[in-house]
Amino acid sequence: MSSEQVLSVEVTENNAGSFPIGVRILVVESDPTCLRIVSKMLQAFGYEVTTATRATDALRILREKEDEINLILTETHLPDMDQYEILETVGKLSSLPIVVFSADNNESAMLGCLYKGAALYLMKPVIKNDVKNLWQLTFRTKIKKAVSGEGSNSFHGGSSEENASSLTGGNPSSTMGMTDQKGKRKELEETDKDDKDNKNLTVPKKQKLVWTNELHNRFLQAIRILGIDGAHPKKILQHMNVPGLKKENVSSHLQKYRLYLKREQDAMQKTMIRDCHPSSTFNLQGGFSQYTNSQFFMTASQSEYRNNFQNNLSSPMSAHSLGSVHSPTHVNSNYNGILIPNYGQVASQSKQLYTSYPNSNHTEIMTVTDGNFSSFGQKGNHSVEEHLNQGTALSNIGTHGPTFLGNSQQQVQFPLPQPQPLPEKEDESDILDIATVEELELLLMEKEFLEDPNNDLWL
DNA sequence: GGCGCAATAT
DNA sequence: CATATTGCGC
Repeated sequence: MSSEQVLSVEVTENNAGSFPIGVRILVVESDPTCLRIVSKMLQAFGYEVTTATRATDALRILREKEDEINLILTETHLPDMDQYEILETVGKLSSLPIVVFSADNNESAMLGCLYKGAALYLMKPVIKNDVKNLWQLTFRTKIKKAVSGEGSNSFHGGSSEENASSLTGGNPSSTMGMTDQKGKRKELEETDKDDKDNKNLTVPKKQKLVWTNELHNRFLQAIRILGIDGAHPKKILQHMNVPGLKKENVSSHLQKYRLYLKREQDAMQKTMIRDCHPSSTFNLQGGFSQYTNSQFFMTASQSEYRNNFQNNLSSPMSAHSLGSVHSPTHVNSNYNGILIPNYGQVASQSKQLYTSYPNSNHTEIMTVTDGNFSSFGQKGNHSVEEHLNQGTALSNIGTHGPTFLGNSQQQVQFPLPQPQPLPEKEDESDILDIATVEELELLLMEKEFLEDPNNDLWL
């Protein structure tokens, strides 16, 4: 492939310009000191942190607001739950990716956690790169390894090109290279086959692409990286790297996206313009990320969804049938979904969100209602199921990467390869440009950890 | 030819 | 309703 430096985007921007800011992480750690340190570290990278010192607290938080969390980072030695229990319990409750960080550096602990569903096992001390790359996991679900037995179901399965389960794998920095990018076959077979009991499945007409969370995420990610200014269909498409996705699809979506932005924007100006100092000091990422709950979800029978979800929980396989999961009523909030710029999120308590784009100082503000956007789409109940729903939709797709084209009836799925490698300049030293004392402190600590192998503070 | 946009079709 | 397609001006 053309080595073309595709996307010549400056990723170093500021602080955390190279990855989504505002990914929300729930940190579960019993040791307060450790918890604090980790939190700081995460925050320094732009993550938004929620903490819990006990497993029960973590579970409560998840139950109450899973949709406000993108990823769970947990210790395994918790006072109120033993080693794998948290993984199992959380696994049943949520489909969010779980990252374990532990001082146990023995293989069994590690494999045990992975087997129980952890998306990643980090060894303490946790270092910068580990933390820095965590956000990537929000693009895929943890792999639901039968939590109760019979594991090795589908390790590198057959010939499928899918796989690529090597996100930050053991060594974050190096594994980033995404894998190949297989041929992009359209795979639209299966259709003509007389699908016996299948209600309808008319011939491959024009499939309608369904913008799933995953797709939309990539879309947004691309925009973020390209900058709102350089976000044109072609580039976006390129960056999304989704086989089968056509420029027209992107164009269409982009058009709608712009409309949405615009609408939000001036709906904004009207509503409030008072004392919001557009202190562009914050260089937040392109506003939106996770498209976790939004109008883009179409309607579908709840039941269908539920079934899928259920299945998913029990078998990794069923994840395939999931991509099309249309979140039913789905919770309020809108396009913006989960990943809201870090600081913005913080500010959201006061009903305002500041967002801006990477390549511009443009900063805009959005109103929020209860931490969720409301302007869009229908309101909904906050039932756990719905939250789960969101999570499921988001993650499952991420796992196997199936993306769906087609209507609820005729759809085609195909695995999603990794998005175009981020133009990330591998570690060009540290993106971190410490600004506050706290961050400085953090760095120092980190340094100590790195230099002192006997540092047990993390335990 | 690509892009954005609006109208129109599905 | 969400997405696709088309046509037009840039």
